[in-house]
Amino acid sequence: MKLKDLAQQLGLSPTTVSRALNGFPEVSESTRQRVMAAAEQFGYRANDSARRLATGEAGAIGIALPPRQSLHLGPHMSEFLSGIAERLAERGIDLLLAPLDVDDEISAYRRMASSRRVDAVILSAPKPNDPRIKALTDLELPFIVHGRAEVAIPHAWLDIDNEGAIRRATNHLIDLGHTRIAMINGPEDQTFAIHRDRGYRAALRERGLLVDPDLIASGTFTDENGFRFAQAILERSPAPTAFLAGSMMTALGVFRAIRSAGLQLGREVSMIAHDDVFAYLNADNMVPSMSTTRSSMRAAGARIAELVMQMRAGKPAGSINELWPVELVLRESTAPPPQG
Amino acid sequence: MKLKDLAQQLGLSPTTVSRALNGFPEVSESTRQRVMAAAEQFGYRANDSARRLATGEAGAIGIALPPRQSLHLGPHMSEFLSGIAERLAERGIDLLLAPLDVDDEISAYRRMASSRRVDAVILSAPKPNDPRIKALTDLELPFIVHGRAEVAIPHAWLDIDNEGAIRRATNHLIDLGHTRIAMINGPEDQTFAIHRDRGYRAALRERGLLVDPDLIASGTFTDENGFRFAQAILERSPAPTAFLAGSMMTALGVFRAIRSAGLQLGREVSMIAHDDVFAYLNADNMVPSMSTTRSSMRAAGARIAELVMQMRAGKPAGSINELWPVELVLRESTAPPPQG
DNA sequence: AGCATCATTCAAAGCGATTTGGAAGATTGG
DNA sequence: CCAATCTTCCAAATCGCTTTGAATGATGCT
Repeated sequence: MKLKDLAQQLGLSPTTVSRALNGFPEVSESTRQRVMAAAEQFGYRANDSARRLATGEAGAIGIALPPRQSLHLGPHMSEFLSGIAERLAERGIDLLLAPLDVDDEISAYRRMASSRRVDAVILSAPKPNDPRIKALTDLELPFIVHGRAEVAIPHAWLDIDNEGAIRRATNHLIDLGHTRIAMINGPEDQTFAIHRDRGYRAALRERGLLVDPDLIASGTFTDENGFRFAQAILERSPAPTAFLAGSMMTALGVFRAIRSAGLQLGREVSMIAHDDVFAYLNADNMVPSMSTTRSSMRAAGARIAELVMQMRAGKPAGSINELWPVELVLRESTAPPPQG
Repeated sequence: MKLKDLAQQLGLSPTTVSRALNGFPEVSESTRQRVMAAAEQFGYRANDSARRLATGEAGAIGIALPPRQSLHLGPHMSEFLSGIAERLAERGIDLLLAPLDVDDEISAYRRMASSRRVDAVILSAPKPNDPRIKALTDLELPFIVHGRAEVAIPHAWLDIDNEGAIRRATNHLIDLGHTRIAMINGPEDQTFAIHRDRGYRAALRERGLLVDPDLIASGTFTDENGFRFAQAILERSPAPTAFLAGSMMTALGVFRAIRSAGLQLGREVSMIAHDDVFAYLNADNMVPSMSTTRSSMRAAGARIAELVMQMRAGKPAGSINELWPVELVLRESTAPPPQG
C-alpha cells in the first residue's frame, strides 16, 4: 500500500494525505481524522527511502567505531551506545553502526557523508590532534565528539572532567596519608588518558610529592592489564599503598592481584576506580565496596543524542560544549595506609 | 555532485554512468575506466536513499533489541552486536539498532517492514513460544533467530547447544564427586535458560541424584544476582559444594560470595561458568582460573551476519539451522569436594 | 451584492538514482 | 556491398514521497 493507493481509497490527492499524516496545518481536522483512520486500517506507512529522498534527510545518525576498537566494542562503548539508542529511539531516529575500515578511516566518513546515509555522526575516543575533526568539518557532515580533542576548529563536544576527577581522587588518597600511589591509565594517545595523567601529576605536585614513572601504566581497560601491572608493581619495594584504576575492568584485575599478593583491599592497600556505571558490575556490591570516581557513560550517550538533535535543528556546533563534573564516591576500598 | 552532473561532465548519459559504476557488461571497458576515474576525481558517491528507492533494497539489516534489554544492552548483546557489525561491514551493509517500544513490539517490526528500512532483522533472546516469529513471518520480513524458539513455523536460526553444555558440565561435577550442585540460570522464560535447566536436570537424573529446587535460581546475568543467590545458599546446611554460573558476570558475584563466606574456590567449592568470551574478562586470567563452558558470542554474531547475507541471496530460511557445540574447558575452579 | 480573505484541496514538479526499450554505429558473413 | 548481428550508448519511465504554486469554495467586511 503506497501513498497514492491510500489517496485513491479516500478520494483525496496524495498531497492532502501526505499533509494530513505529517501534521501540516492546512488540512481540516475532519479529513485528517479520516486519513489517519484509513492509514491505520490499511496499515499504511511511508516508505522511508522515498521520504528521505524527498526531504533530503537521512533519519539516522552514525557512530563511527574507532578503528582499534571496531572489532572490540567493549563494555564502555556499549553502555554509551545504549544511552544514545535509547534517546534516539524516542525521536524515531536510527543509529547506524559503522565499523570503519582500518586502512581508510577518513574515506569511510566521506562515504557516509556523500551517500547521505546519516545526518550526523558521533566521534568517540578522540586524540588531542585528531585528524577526523578537520576531515568531518571539511565534509560539512555535522558531528559531535564524545571526549575532547585539542584542535582549533570549533566543534561540538561533550566530555567529563577527567583531569579534575583524578586530581580529586589523588588528593583524597594523599589526605589519607598515601604517598606511593600507582596509576593505571588508558591508552596513552587518547585525550582522556592524557587528562587523567595531568590530574594525577597535578595533585602530586601540589602536595610536594614526586612522580615515579614506574608507578604509572597505561593500556586498554581489561582485567588482565590491571592484574598484570598490579602484580608486577606490588613486588617492588617499597610497594605502592594505593591504586587509581582507570575502569572497573582494570579494578577487577588489580583487586585479584592484591588478593593474590596476600593483601587486603581497604586495609593494606587502597583503591579508587573510575566507574562508568555498568548495570552488571556494581561498585557498591563489591566486597569491599569500591570507592570510585563516577560518571555514567549511558547518561553521556543519552545527552549526546539530545545534542545531536539540537544540531539538526540548527544550533551551531561551536556553541555545544559540555564538561561534566565527576562524582567522587568514597566506600570501603579506601583507608589510611598501614602505619610504618 | 549527483549522477547527472557527473554524466554531463563526461558527456555521457546518466544511464551509462550508472551502468559503468555498477559493473554492468554493456559498457565498453574504456568508458568504464573513464567514468571510474571521473567519479574518483569528483568524489562522487551515489545517494543511498535514491538508490534504495530505485532498487527497493534497504541495504541494512535491523536488530531488534528485546524490550527488557533495550535499555540495557549488556555485555552479551554488545559482543554479539560487534560480531555482526564486523561481518556486515565487510559487505558494506549497515546495522540498524532498533530499540523497540516496550508497549508495542510487534508494531515496531511492522514499522520496519513497511517503511522498508531494513532488508532483514535479527531476533535475539527468543522465548519458546515467541509471538515475534509468527508476526515476522506474516510480515514477510526475512529474519533469523539467535537462539531457539519452539514454534512450528520453519525459520532460520542459530543457537548453541545449551542443554548439552550444561549437561556435560553437570556430569563432570558429579564425576568429581559433587552431589549438591547449585545452578544459577538466566531469566526463566527464555529458551536458552529452559534448555540449560533441562541439561542440568537430565544429568542429575541420569546419575540418580535428586533435583533440589532450592539450589536453582534464575535472573539476569549480573554479578549482583550471582552474589546474592550464592551468599544466601551458602548459608544453608548442607551447603552446595559446586556452582554452575550462567555467565561470567554472575560468576564474579558467586566468586565474591564464596570468598566472603571464608571459602576457597577450587578447594572447598567448585564452579563452572558459562563463558561468552569477553575480551575484557578472561577466564584464564582469574585466580583461580575458571572452568567454563565456552562459546563465543562474537563468533555467533559474525556467523549470523553471514547467514543473513545468504538469505538475502535467496537461500530459504527453513534450511538455515545451525546448532553449535559448546566446549567444556577445565581449569582450576573445579576440584573434588572436600572429604566428609 | 461585491470584493478581499481564508481555509482546503489538488496537479505537477521535483528528489537522485535504476532500468526498460530502443537507436546508432561497428563488425561480421555471404 | 548489403543484410544481419553485436556493441555501446541513450531517452524516458519509474521508485514513493514531499512540496510549490494555484485553484476552488466558503467566509467576512463594507
